[in-house]
Amino acid sequence: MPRASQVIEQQPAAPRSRKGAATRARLVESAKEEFEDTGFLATRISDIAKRAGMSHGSFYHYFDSKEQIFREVAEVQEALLTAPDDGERPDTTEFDRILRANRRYLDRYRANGRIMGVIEEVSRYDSRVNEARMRRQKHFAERAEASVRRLQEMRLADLDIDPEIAAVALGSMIARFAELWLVEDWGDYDFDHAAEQVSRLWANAIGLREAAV
Amino acid sequence: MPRASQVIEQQPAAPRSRKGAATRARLVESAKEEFEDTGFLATRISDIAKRAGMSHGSFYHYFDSKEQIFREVAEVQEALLTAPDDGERPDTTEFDRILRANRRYLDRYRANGRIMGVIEEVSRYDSRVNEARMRRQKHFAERAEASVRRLQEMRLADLDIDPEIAAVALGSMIARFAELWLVEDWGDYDFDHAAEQVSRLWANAIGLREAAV
Amino acid sequence: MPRASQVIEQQPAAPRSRKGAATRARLVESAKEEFEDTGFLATRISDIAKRAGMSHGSFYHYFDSKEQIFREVAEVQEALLTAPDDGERPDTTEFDRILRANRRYLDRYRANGRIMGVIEEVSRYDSRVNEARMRRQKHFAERAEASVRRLQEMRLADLDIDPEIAAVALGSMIARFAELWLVEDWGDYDFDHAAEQVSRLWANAIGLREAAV
Amino acid sequence: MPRASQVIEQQPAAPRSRKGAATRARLVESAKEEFEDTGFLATRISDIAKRAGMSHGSFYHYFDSKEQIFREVAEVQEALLTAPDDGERPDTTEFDRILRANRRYLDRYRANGRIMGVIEEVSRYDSRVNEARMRRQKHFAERAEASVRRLQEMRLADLDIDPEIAAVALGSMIARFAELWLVEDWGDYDFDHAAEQVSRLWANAIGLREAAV
DNA sequence: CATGAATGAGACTTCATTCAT
DNA sequence: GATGAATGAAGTCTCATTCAT
Repeated sequence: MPRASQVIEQQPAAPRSRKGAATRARLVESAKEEFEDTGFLATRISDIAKRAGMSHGSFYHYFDSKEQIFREVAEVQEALLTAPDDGERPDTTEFDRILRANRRYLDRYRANGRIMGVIEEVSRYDSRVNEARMRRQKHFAERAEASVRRLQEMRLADLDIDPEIAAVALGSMIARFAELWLVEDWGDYDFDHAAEQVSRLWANAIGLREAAV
Repeated sequence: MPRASQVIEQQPAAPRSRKGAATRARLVESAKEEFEDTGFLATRISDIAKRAGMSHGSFYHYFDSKEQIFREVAEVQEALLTAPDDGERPDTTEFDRILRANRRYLDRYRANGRIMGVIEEVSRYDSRVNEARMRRQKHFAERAEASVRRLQEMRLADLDIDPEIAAVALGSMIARFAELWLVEDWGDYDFDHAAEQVSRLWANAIGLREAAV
Repeated sequence: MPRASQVIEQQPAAPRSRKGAATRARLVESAKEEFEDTGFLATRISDIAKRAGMSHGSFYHYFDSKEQIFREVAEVQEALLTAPDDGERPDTTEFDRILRANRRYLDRYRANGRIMGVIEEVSRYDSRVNEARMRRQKHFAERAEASVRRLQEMRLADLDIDPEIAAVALGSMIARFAELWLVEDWGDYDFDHAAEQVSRLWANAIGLREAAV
Repeated sequence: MPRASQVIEQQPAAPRSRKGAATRARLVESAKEEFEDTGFLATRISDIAKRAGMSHGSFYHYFDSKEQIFREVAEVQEALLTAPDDGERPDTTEFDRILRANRRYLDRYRANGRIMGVIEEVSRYDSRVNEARMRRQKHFAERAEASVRRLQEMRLADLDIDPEIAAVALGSMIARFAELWLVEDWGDYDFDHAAEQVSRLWANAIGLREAAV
């Protein structure tokens, strides 16, 4: 996770003792909870420190500002979301591949829905957080674009589709749908059904013609 | 637009003189510009007043707070975005209908990209603004859902598609794509091409089979 | 006094009403007293405001910082010290001229001894205040140098004296003597006697040979 | 130097081991450098400790505060400045005596210009440091006063001169001239020339009539 | 002796909001 | 209506100092 180290370089100092490392971790954990409960703006440094059971002065041993600790929280979340699948069961069909990727995204988003909502919020006024969010988007867009091109080459997808735009638009569809559904409580859909439906939309959209894998 | 009147009712007082009404309008205009330039959080009441050429004390004759004036700015934008099409040329095909709706949305979004970005920002921490945004989303989702159902009944769209989820997901696709493209400067696409592509994705997604209208 | 206007330009804003101007003047006055009583470092913004009978928030309508208001206080003092003599009685001798200048300096220094001490203090860590102090020094040094050169040309002063160094050194003598005597309470000298003595030292130092003026 | 021992008595503890003494010396050295680079106020305890290669906690084994370690640095400087001349070559003339004393002062001041500037700064708000500075001044004033009296008795100096005031004023002249020249970078004078000139001013000021020694 | 984690007093600063004129 | 002076709550941040390990 190279980004995290970038961030850490700008921080006051890496903790030098085991106790310090534990305290720092405690702060990150408390910050995440506090942000989830209160939102970014309403959270005060002293709230984070208090939740971690220490004085607000101690906060400044480990972080320079609320923005900085938030970036670290956000980096972790973004990394979680884009982490590769571990259990590599072979996909039987192309549709399965799409479905599995979407289920994974939605599942991970659901597990961290509240903090994801706050990341959306903060990314609007913290360019660093926005960059991390854009990297996530880019990550998925690149994979989707490659996938579309591959299918087009195999004549399993419409050649009329612009892979670049399709990748952005469909990635947007999943990302925003996840946000509306899991953060904004838009509707109360069954997980399996919703995942199947958005995957079906995706597959249809690119004109997927199935073939055995 | 019943909500706008709700908001206005809570304001200090409707301006009674012609001059007062002009001053009020000047404030709204200045607020929009200031929000576009500086973002919501960084904008101060006195910035808005100064841009409108008056003292910040005067601001309070017309509005109670920054949130309130922003809501008014946002309401106008939301109304613009969901306003009905005026020139009602008949669509020749179902795809045309989809394309025309998407073009209209993207075109209007593009014309107000900067303030739309700020609305996204504020909707994260002002529930009233978020409600307005959700109403917009709802507006489009309902129309889309009705459209899908109609096409399904006419056997021009896949019956496997869940109209409700499709409407949310495809609405999300357009909304987020617009934001990425026109606010976040994601890519430099040709307008006609982009509109055509997302419309094609949409049509494909619901399995549109064309038939003469 | 061109410097004062320079300083004012960087301040929040010139007061726009008569009342505001009065308040601002009150702040400057209170600041001077507070600095005299407490020294620069120990003085808090809120002390100044409280002494002026207002809340500390009001301070920030007129000044950005403690440094800034101090600079204004200091500018006034420096200007007082270097202001030209008004009552222009003709000097009867060259020694009289020297004596009168030194008396004037010491007299003015004495009248503002406490704040002069604080200016000395602050000039050590505020370059702007130091510049003002150096301008004062320069002012006197230039006049002294011109005076020495004139006397040398008239053969009323030693030609071996380097006018530039003499000017700095003798100016330093008066400035530091004033500080030790009137701020540091070094000794309890009679004013007339002390002024006469340092003037005699000055005259001797440059080898003044008297001639009727 | 009895005062230094006074100071030392108040410190946490005299180091008991050789290593401790070395560490302590390292702190004093680092403190001096840090003060020279950053000034007194801007220097933090942790800066000094870091420069000395230790944790800031360790600082408190040796000193109670920043003021205290500064006093020790200052004491050393003051002692250096007032230390007696070692090589005692006999002066051939009275002027030589004055010149030699002034050269010695200026030379020593020049060698430690930066820390001397900081001492001037701190003496404005630390009475103990100011006392040490005043002791220096006193030291030179007493010697100068004795010298003037001796010369007056020998009829080699003007009897009209008040030895006490002359001593303070001329000592001030040298001290301030040194500061302006060597700390404030007032002018770029040749050392020999400057020393000769201020000595000439001094000698003239007291009306020195030369006589072989 | 040495470390560095933890504390908290203490000041600064911003700006929305009120209100007398 | 308009002005801008005045207020003060609220939060930020620093860093000297203590102390358990």
